[in-house]
Amino acid sequence: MEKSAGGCPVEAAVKLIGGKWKIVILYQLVTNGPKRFNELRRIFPEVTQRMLTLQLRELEEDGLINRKVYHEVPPKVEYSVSELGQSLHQVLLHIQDWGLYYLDQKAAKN
Amino acid sequence: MEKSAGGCPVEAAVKLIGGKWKIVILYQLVTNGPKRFNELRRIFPEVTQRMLTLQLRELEEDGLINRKVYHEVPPKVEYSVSELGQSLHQVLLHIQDWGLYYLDQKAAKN
DNA sequence: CGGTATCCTGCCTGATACTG
DNA sequence: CAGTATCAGGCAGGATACCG
Repeated sequence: MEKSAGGCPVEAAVKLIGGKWKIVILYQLVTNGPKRFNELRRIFPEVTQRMLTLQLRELEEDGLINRKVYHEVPPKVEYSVSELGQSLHQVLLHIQDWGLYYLDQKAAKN
Repeated sequence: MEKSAGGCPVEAAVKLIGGKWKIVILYQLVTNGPKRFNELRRIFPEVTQRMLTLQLRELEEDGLINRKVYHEVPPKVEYSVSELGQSLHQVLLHIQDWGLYYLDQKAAKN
């Protein structure tokens, strides 16, 4: 008998990082350090403000990133990976590696 | 200057494996070998037939899986990973590893 | 068995306006 | 600056029924 759903580690992982923009956001924060809200907006212009907010909130709720508010004027909010988010570093690098491999393969076909 | 969108390998990878059920489907095919349509349905009862079909079609279009039709009665269709899909093996294992780590961490907190 | 076809809901987008 | 609010429109995804 094989476990399929329920406690499957792969499904658990996908639940956390499977959001539409979560992987790229995490990749950005893991490799390039903490970023402010509008910095992320500039980095991902194709992500709407609403979706960026939602994805960041979900990542925060799942404990993958930290949200630090600086009570200054003008206000400043910085997003950074948590310890749990940092533990995804290798996974994210492997995804990037595979992406490179895939793009190479595709380029070689032309 | 940093590349953010466009040819980013991470975004390219997410485009291919970022579908709602693609990672778990690929994981299943990579680790447990070729599967028929209704086998996959039984393994993932929470995925609707329509979505399973759509995700399989997209995976096929992107060259990640192969679809082999046996012209028998009753009909038989077998899905298996392609060479490109097989190249995701390590990535999928890393995702699984991280899922295990995450579930452990969560369990430890209780 | 392995799918389509159809309808329907709900999320996502895009634009714009507003707030602490 | 870092959001929230709202609304129109589109498209992804769900439920059900039907088909070769």
